[in-house]
Amino acid sequence: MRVSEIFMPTLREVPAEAEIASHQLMLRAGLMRKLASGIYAFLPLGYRTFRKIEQIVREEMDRAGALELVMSSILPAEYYIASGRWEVFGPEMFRLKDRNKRDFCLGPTHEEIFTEIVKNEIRSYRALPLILYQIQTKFRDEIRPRFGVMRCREFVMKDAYSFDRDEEGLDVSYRKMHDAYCRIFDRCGLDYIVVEADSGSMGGSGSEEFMVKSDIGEADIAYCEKCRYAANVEKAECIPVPCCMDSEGDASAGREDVSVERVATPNVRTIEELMVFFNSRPDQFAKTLIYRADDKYIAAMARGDREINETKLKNFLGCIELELADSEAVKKITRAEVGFAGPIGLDIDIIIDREVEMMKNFVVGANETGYHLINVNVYKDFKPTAVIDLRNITDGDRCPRCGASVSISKGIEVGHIFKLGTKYSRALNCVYLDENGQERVMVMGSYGIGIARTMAAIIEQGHDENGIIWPFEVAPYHVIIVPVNQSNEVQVDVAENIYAQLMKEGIEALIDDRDERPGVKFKDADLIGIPIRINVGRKAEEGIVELKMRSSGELREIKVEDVPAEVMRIMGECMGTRGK
RNA sequence: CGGGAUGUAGCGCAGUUUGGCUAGCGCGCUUGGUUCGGGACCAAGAGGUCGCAGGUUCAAGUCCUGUCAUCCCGACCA
Repeated sequence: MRVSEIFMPTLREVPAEAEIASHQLMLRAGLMRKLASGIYAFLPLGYRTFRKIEQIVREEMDRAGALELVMSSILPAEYYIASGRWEVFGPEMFRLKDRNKRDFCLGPTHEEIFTEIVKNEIRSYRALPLILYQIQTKFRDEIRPRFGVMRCREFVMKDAYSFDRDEEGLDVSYRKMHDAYCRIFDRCGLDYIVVEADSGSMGGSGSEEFMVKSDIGEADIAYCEKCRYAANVEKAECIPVPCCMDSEGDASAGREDVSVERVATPNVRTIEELMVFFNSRPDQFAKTLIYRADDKYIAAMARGDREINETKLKNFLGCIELELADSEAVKKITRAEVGFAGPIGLDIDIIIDREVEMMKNFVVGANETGYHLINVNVYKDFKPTAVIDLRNITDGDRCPRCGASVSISKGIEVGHIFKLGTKYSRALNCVYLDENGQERVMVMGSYGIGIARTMAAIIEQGHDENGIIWPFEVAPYHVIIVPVNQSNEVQVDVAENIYAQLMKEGIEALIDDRDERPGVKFKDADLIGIPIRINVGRKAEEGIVELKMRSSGELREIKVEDVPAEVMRIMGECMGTRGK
């Protein structure tokens, strides 16, 4: 392709709306343009890479025995009503009506539809297992679209669904998808880790996320260097750390015979303020948060320096919606201003973290504005409804597997695999007859990859101050030929010649035949991240050109006639090791 | 949805505090010329309902009210 003829609107300056590298570069390199918040159009260069990622996904899914099909993106409401998700999705679902006022939505995910198709067409155990997938546009009216293509309202996802006779079958399908995902992200050149994820209220029996390590990631990952345990912070189990037992400076610590005292603490609401007021550590306080769980209110307690893990709380309660109660509700329940809630005297359920159970003589709110209680002890002074692991794991916590210290890092979730079990097959009555003529519910799994998000993740991990550094597998073109001086006939001839040779060999090549200054061409070539650049300059007359690698910056002179062979050698080297 | 910010030419911005006559600058774009190894130079151009709607005023990009959009920070997910 000739750069003079391609639609490649590169930008010299960074659009103000873009904050992170991948977003900025996707706009600057002319890969895409925004149409509305969270809605993007892909331009030719971007779409080439997009399709290459799709193709990698397709090849690996096919290799794993999954079958591609495509559902519609506009879907009738009835299936979602049947599964209960017409309600669950809430305002996140794009809804519309047809001329007869029938309800439809733009598909946010397709579990119901796949289940429905399989249910109607498959009756026998002989037809199982079955893995179906599609690469299709999804619609979610996200509360907050973010970071360009990282979190969109319209996005393309590869979603696969497995149907098995039983749990053992599901395990096999799940493993196949897991392995396929590893191959996909390997081929994309990503540095990723697979982490245990929350399977949540979905009632699934297992779930893992494929995370690309990146500071701009929205997910927190707990990782153990020693045993390689990795989990989403939402999921990671916490080992309780005893406290309040040792502190030399605190006379009351460890003693059971002290009794609760009410202390005036005017305007002391936060843990920070309490620390100042009592001149002590945050782990000598227990915080009490009031939550609204669907229709009821509950109290949740954790040590002062801990964070409540709402996923764990939600799973324990089995509720659909969970949010911090508003201040009105808090006032009503605690009979105090926000900031003075405590467990004693509350007549709602109190769920406490395991660490709170181990605390001695600690400080809580008094449920009275301007007062706290000291020397409080669990069981002696109040009775919790339940004691569970309720907090977020943090840096330095002990690994739940091996006891070593875990560290927390950020990740971009590019893929998620999920053992669904029978949640949807049961709701939609997706059953088959086994070899004994017994009707049984199919056991399902679902498996997603965000295509554009993967693309953005590749850029996050592969860029420098000059632009994108594409791995060969997903580069829009493999080679760009740059005649340094477009008015030098020899250079132009040599460049055109090389271009023709590469095209003949089937190599995806660009030739920058624009009448631009060399600096402009070099900058654009770097910006759009083409892996190999061939500079045709001064020595063209001697039959010598330069070959420059985008990734390493390595620059060397080679003979014109060696270019095709050399390019193919490098490509073979760079792509040959992938996909295993 | 809560908190913060911003809307002026394709992109990046100034001008708004203290209202004033034809709304500026850089990049990009067009034409001609000179250039040609890391975003050239000279000359001449094109391009703007100042987000939108009301209002105040002799006069509004500037003040007031409303509204919309976009971005950032928090609860959801590929």
